[in-house]
Amino acid sequence: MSGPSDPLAAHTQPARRPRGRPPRIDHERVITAALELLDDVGLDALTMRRLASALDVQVGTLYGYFVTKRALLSAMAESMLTGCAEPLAPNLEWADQVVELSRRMRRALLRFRDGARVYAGIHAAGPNTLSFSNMFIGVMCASGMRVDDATRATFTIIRFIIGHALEEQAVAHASDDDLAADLDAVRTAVDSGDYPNLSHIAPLISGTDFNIYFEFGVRMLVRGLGDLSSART
Amino acid sequence: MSGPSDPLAAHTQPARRPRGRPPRIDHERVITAALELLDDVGLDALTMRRLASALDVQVGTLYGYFVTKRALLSAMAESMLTGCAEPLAPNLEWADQVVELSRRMRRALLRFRDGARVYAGIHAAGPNTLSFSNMFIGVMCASGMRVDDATRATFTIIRFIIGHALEEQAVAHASDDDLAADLDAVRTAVDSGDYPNLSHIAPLISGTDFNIYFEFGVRMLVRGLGDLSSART
DNA sequence: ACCTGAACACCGTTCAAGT
DNA sequence: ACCTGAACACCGTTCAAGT
Repeated sequence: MSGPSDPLAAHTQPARRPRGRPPRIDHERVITAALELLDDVGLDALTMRRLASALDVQVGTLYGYFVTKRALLSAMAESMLTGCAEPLAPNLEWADQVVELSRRMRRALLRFRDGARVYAGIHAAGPNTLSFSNMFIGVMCASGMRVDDATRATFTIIRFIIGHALEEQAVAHASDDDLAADLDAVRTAVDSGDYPNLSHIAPLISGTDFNIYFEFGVRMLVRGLGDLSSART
Repeated sequence: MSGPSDPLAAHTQPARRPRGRPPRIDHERVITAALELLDDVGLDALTMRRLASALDVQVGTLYGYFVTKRALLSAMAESMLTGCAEPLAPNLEWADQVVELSRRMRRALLRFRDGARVYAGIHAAGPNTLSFSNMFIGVMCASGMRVDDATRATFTIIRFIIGHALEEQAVAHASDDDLAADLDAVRTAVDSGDYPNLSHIAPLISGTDFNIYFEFGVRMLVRGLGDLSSART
């Protein structure tokens, strides 16, 4: 649509004269294919070779787009948070805004298999992560918190979300044997009488109600925010 | 000290007649060496081959003690929580008991390089993890909480601790180049004016005060517990 | 300018054979 | 009973050479 003299296009794609062979893949396509492959086979089986063959390219080619596998994973992590900083519904109280943002991030991490592991392993600092954090902190500031408290509170919640999603996905993709072994270990431990307080731990191992656990945790965290904000709800 | 007819020794080591060659290594020695190696080189460089050579053994030998590398990592994770369930000082209020237990787990995860990553990657269900969880839940129950609420609250806190330690160790062992690049990305982002609420985020990237962040988070979580316990402090 | 093909220095895991 | 030595099927990364 935009001709070669379009100043905006020239700005976003500086000095891009298509001399030589046009590229068969680009940054975006690699990331998309990598996330698709991740969802199919999991992080442990996500290899550069498999990704290359999914893109119909030789392995070495990928290193023209990402200097290292880590860099690719970092880009994948950033991409996962796409859309998390969309505007919130206008009529929400601040506590509900915090809950909504938390749910968004959890959903984003759960969207792809091992998403939480990918995100946790990387120090993402791209626009998606930054604008999400910025929005989260902003919601808290609007409730009357100081910026530094809002920052700490935000990262407390984000770390809980990551920790929770990590556990959730570990259970989701554990082999049936591993799961049965774990359940058995816990059951015999409880039956031994040495751990009287673990009676309610079984659903945690079998992963039946992670949604409830997550909502409980977020609500607990929001409650802990109370004293810091002047606008109590 | 205990002779061959000692009934207790016979119970802990059933049918152990030292015929054939005595073993040069055992479960415990492998775990200790693996944790030492982990601390030296980090999780990515912790290979079965390197571990074998640290123990002066061939690689294949290790598979006589741990069926898979995962099993070894699981045993390492369990071992890391040794001592976390020691009795608490008798004069602590319940909220301080929660804080003390949280600090213990954090310290345990931080003791070895990439400890949090090892622990997070595994679904540990050994005696250390179980008795620690049991104790944590027990402390909350003593404050008047119901067991199911205490269980959910405990795992909310534990998942925060893991998420926090994960981040902390990622920063601790990041290369100077990566750290500088991250800091630069955040700084230019803040300077652009698009992220007005990220002004207090720099110490989080450079990792100057993780202790303060951790204490903030735990206190926030304890505050969130308030309504669930009948014994407010 | 972009991609191929081949190589380098590794991995986890298995297993016959030795002692 | 325990360990060795060698192999199998992979890895991430690099780089000359082709088009």
